[in-house]
Amino acid sequence: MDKKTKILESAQGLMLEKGFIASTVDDICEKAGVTKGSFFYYFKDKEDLGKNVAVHFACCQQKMIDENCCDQDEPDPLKRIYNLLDLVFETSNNPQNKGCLIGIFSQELSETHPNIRKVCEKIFNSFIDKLKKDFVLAKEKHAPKASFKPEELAEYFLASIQGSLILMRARKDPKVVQRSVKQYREYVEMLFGK
Amino acid sequence: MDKKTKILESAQGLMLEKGFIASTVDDICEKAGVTKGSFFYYFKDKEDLGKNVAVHFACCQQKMIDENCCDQDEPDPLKRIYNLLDLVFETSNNPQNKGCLIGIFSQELSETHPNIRKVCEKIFNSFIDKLKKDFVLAKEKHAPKASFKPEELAEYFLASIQGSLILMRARKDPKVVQRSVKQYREYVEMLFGK
DNA sequence: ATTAACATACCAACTGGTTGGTTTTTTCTT
DNA sequence: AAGAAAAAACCAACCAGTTGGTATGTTAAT
Repeated sequence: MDKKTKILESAQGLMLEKGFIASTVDDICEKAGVTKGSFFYYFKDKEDLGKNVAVHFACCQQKMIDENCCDQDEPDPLKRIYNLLDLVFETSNNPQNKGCLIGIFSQELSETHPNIRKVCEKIFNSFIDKLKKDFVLAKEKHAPKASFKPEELAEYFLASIQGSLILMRARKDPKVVQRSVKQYREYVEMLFGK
Repeated sequence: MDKKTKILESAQGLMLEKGFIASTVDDICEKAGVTKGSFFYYFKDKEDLGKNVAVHFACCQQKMIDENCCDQDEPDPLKRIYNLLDLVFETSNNPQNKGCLIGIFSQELSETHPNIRKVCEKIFNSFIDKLKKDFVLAKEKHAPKASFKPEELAEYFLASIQGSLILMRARKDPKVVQRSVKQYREYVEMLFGK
């Protein structure tokens, strides 16, 4: 792995634990086995790193989603959605899972680092948009007469997850995420006529 | 207002915007019209302030809930719950509303300030517990045969709100909260047989 | 020889926190 | 009621450590 990626990975790990501000450049460099000179060779400043880490994290997540479920094989959009719920349900159990960096950044930096906020906004929007498209298809196929709005349902999923991650952190209990996913799924199943 | 409360209020305002770490003691003192000497007369250290601000915020919120809806008059537990949803729906529109300090602290400090984390956990738990009690009563009264668990439903409400607040920050759009509340309400209404 | 990729050593600004003192209020004594 | 004593409330100036960031190299490959 090249040094730039090493820095990104180290920053991601630290920031998932302690947030953006509390993760110092020195710590990141030490964890990455790199000196500060190298750090500022690759990144203009800490904010620049922040934007790149956010994108890096989002790409990794999207990759995992594309690989472990959804997209390719499954032709039924509703099943693709359920597959996504299952994936979130399962990965939340994994101790490797430390939450969502985009949520952490949004919460911490929305007022102090407007540029990072914009990156987070785009990432969130593109996630919601992807999910929305499946909800649109699923509605056409399984519940054309239902009154729910696909976009709001997609947005609500993201909100449910992000919120449960906060509760998880407060309680040090990853099961919260599973319970929230379960509730959300119950809701969707009812909307689609269980 | 005495100086200690002034410090608490100033800290609350700043931290709702920029989080705990980015809100410096100096800034808090300046906003409160107090010197650093006074600050450390009232609070052992910044963490001590953090714990107190969290409790202060939680009390204010609970007071608002008790005043503006719920508890006293309304005998129907389900209606009390809907009143709470309405309150959250309405206050989220208010530009004065800057989000939830407990969620912000949980996200930012769960790994670095375990004592503050514990305070947040307690506050969350007591909120969930209050709501749960109404859900238990509501279930007995309106849907005794339903299979949902009151505690999980209460927990899921908190998660929905916290998550929507994150999205609100990322997008600078308070309407997200209203949409999430609407979705949650839809879910609850279905569970109780709309 | 030039350039990309790193490292060393350093700094100015800021951070939370302390010190030693002053003012204001309360309490106690007469 | 008066005044002394003590405690609470408050402040200006300072400090040591840390922070992001820079200036000046060195190395290795093209």
